[in-house]
Amino acid sequence: MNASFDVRESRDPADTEGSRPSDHPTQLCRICDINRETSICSRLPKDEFTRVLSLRDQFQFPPLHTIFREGDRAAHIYALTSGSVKLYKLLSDGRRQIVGFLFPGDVFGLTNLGGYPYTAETLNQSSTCRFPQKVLDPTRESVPMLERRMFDLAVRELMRAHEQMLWLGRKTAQERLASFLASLARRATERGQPESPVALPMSRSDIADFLGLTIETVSRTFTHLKKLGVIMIPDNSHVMLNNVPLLIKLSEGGAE
Amino acid sequence: MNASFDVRESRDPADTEGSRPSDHPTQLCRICDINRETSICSRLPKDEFTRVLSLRDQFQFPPLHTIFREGDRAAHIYALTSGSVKLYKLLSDGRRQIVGFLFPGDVFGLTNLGGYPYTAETLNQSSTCRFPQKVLDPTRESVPMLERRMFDLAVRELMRAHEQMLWLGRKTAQERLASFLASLARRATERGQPESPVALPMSRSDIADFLGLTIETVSRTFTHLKKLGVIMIPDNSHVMLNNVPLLIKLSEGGAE
DNA sequence: CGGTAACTTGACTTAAATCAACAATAGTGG
DNA sequence: CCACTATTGTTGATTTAAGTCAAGTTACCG
Repeated sequence: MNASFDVRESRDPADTEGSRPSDHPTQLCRICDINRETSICSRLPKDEFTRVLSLRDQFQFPPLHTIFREGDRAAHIYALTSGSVKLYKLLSDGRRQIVGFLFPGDVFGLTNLGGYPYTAETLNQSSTCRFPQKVLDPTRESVPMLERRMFDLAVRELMRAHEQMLWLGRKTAQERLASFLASLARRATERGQPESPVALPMSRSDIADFLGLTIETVSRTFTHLKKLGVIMIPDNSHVMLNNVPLLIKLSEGGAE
Repeated sequence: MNASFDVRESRDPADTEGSRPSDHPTQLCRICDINRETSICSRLPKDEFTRVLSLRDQFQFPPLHTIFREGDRAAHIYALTSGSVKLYKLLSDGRRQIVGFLFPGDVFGLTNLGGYPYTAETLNQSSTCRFPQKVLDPTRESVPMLERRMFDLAVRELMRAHEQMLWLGRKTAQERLASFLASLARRATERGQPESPVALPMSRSDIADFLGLTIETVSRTFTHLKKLGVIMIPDNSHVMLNNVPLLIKLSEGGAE
């Protein structure tokens, strides 16, 4: 169950991580020019900015591609520039917890230890900027703003993780799904996208493993929210929000 | 339910946070000399170290004291030097999720936003070093190692949060409690304390709100682990680990 | 088209929650 | 030091939200 299709057709023998060089060499690393408030390179002075840019590798991945696995040696920090990615941890018997969905501007692969603490897998065609730890490390020391940026990104993820702990530990299925949809909508607006037709690039199984539920419960809960008139589902990867205030109220347990 | 006793007898009118100046002015901020691998001041060169030290305030708090509340303006970063602290988030109807228990050497109050994302409350008599954001911020920029230290601490917390998300989303009550005990034991050894009589400075209700369970389930699960012979409970705030390998196996779902 | 995978819906089960005593522990003041 | 009380923790009986098992539908893709 929850098989991850290992698409590795373009493994670069010189590199330990299956991936393929971007075929848009002229495309700017979007993390550096869009949404400057939430990405690695935002707020850097121009010369330092260029210096950091020179360190990056650009990679593109097909859908359902495993970028790295939990435990792999953590040689790079990644910034997602297009597409979407899921991060998950596994138990030995196959139970899975998705600890985050990522969208353009998000960063992943942060760790202190030698190995990545989760597996990273694309949901759809995605591009990343990749910064080698070995090269980024000394740069961070000499570019205080970069170091601060890394800190801010880590803290932002930490706060998101705390929020999700509240969902998982204390919210009902309906509250979790409502929280999830509201969160996706908010993040979309932060990226300058419209709030309402929320894109769901992940499967029901992914949503279940993110919210600590089963696919059946996720499906039933979608149906229930639909019956309440809060959402409409034109197709399985899009949700229209008819009543965001009510959705938020439902996400906090208001209106039983 | 879960009332927090507001012990505010020594509120300093010049300060927005109820607390009282340490009555051990000569005591070193322990975060700076013990367990240098995991605390703010570790690995700093001597002169920079002194400079950072000069910024700190020392505070001592009685048991069950609220250090700050979720949403309070985040004016300080705290380092716990003795005692223990819980961090929690509340839903409007009183449901509570404890997002972390802290021990000497741990840091809390990290945030990007204006307000703290959780409430911090002592479990027992505790001391902290407190660094004002306003003063720490410029220092961080000029002391790269401090900035890096902050980053490392944030990432460490993030990885711990991800681990707990796996517990909350995908583990059974027994697996969660076993994971919890194993984690407390590991952290005790990291602070140079013995592994086995694990101290539980928190109530059953706190454990329940940390693991996303009820007090009844926590109690039953303790009893069950006791019957399995994995633990002994000399008193309600101590647990003897008789068989750590088995405990770890149980925490991962091995041996149903 | 035809077939597989993804999703939905229904019937039934179960792990944990809730409700309800009861026991142990820790304070408090006489 | 010992009742007396309040608080905290344990155990048992019952309920329930979500899980499991089992068909169906729908959508996707060669």
